Amino acid sequence: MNSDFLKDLEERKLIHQVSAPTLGDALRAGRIVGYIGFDPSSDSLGVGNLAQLVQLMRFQRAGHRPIGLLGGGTGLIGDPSGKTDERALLATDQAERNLAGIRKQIEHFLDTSGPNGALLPNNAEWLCKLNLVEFLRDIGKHFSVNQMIVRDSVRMRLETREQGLSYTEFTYVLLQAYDFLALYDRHGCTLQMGGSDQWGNIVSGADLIRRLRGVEAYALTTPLIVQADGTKFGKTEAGNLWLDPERTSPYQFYQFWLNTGDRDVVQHLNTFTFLSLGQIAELAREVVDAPQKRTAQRVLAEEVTRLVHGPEALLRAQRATGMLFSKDADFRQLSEQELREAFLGAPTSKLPRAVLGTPDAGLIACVADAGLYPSRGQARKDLPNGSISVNNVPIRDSNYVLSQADVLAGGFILLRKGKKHYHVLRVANE
RNA sequence: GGGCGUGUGUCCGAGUGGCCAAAGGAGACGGGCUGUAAACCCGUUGGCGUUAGCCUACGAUGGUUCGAAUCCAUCCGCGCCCA
Repeated sequence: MNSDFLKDLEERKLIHQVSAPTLGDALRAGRIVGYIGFDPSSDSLGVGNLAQLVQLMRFQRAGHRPIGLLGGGTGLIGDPSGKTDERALLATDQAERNLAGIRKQIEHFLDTSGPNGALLPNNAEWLCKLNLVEFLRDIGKHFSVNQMIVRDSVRMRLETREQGLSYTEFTYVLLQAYDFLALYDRHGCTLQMGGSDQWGNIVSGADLIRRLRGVEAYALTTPLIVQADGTKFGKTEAGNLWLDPERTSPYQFYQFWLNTGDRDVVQHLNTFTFLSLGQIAELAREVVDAPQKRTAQRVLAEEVTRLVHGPEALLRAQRATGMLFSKDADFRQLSEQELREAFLGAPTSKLPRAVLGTPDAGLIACVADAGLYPSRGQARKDLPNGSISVNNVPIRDSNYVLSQADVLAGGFILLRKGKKHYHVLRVANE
C-alpha cells in the first residue's frame, strides 16, 4: 500500500468511470482483491489487452491482490459487447489451447508469490457446474430484462435486422456478473476493472454482490484507447499486434510503438509504462520542443518492448532498426551475424541458388512472390518511382534480375518496398 | 401474399445498349516534403503481359441483340408501403 492506486490512475488519465466514491477509502484501508477477465478468443493476447495487464500490475504494485480471470467458461459463450456479429462459438478443444497460451502470458506479467500474489482462476470451474434451474432461481431473478435490453450492446443488435442476437449472447452478462460473485465468495474479490465497454457487465456483477451478500463491490473502467487519427489502436496492415513473439516479432512490436503519433505518445506512456509522471512530463516537453527527435516514442518503444519481450529482444529490435533505417547503412559491410540479427523477425523466404541470374530471379517476380506486392502489375507500376530496393539500393530497371552479386554475407538478399516493408530472401543451395 | 423500389470494384457511389475494367469520393499502397510523423502535393489502385492484347468482373441463371452493368424472364438478397 505504498502508493495511492487511484490517484496514480487519475493523474495518468486512466479512469473512465468508478461505481462508488468509497472505492478510494477501501483501497486505502487495506489490501483488497480485484480482477480483470481475459477472453480466450485467441491463443495469444494482443496489444489491446496489454493495457489491462499493466493495469493489474499497477494494482499489484500498489499492494493489492490481482486476479487475472481466464474466461474458459464465458469464452464458450461470447460477449456481445462491441460486436456487431453473432459470435462464432469456439470449439471446446480450441478454447483449451487458447486458455493455456493466455495463462502463460498473464503469468509473465504478474507476481504469483507473496501475500498479494496473483491468482489465475478459470471461470469454467464454476460456470460449467451450474445447474440451470438453480441458476435461474438464484441469479436470474435478480436481473431485469427491461434493463438488459436498453443496454447499448444489446439494443444495437436488436435494431439491426440482419444480425440479431442469440439468447446465448443475451445471457452473457449474467455469467459475468456471476463470475464477480464467485470471485467474491472464493477470494473476497470486491473490485472488477476493465475497459469502458465493460461498464455494464461489471456494474451488474457489483449489484449482484450487493444484493446477495450485502457487501459493497466496485467497478472501475479505463478509457477506450483511441488514436488521434481515428484509426483503431493495435492494428497494422499486417493485422493484429500480438504479444506472442511467434506471431508478432519483437522487431515489429518495437516498430509499432516507435511509430506512435505525436498526439498519442504521451497518453501511451501513461497507459503502458511505469515511468513516473515527472519523467513523462519531461518527455511530453520533448515532443513539443524537438518532435523530430522522437525521444518519447523511443522511450515508449523501449519500455514496452522490454516489458513484454525482455531486454535481449529489445536490443535486437533496436539494432535491427538502426541498421534498416540508417541512411548510409551498407549491408555489404555487415557480417553474417549482424545481418542475421537485423533480419530476425523480417518475413523470409527461400530462393534456390540455381535461379540466380536466370529470368526466374526477375526482381518484379521476386518482389511479388515475396508478398511485398499483391500483383506483378502493381510492382511494375511502382518500380519506376524508386519504390523497390535491393539491399537498400533503389532499382529502377524493371528488367533487373537478381544475381550472385546481390547476395550478402550468409546468403541474404534484402528486398524492400517503400520505406518500411522488408522481405529477406535466403539463397538456398537446393 | 399484393404493390413499389433496390443489388455495381475494398467500401460509398455514378452509369443506364456500343466510346465501360466502369465517373467521383473514401480507404490503401507508392513518390515528394519531413521526423520511419501530421498536414499538403503527385502517382497507382481487377489479373496476366514490355506494348498490342487477352482473361475475369456490375446479385444468380437463362434470353433478346452484331454487341448488355445497361433491355426481357425467372430466381435470390435487401428496403419501403399495403394485407
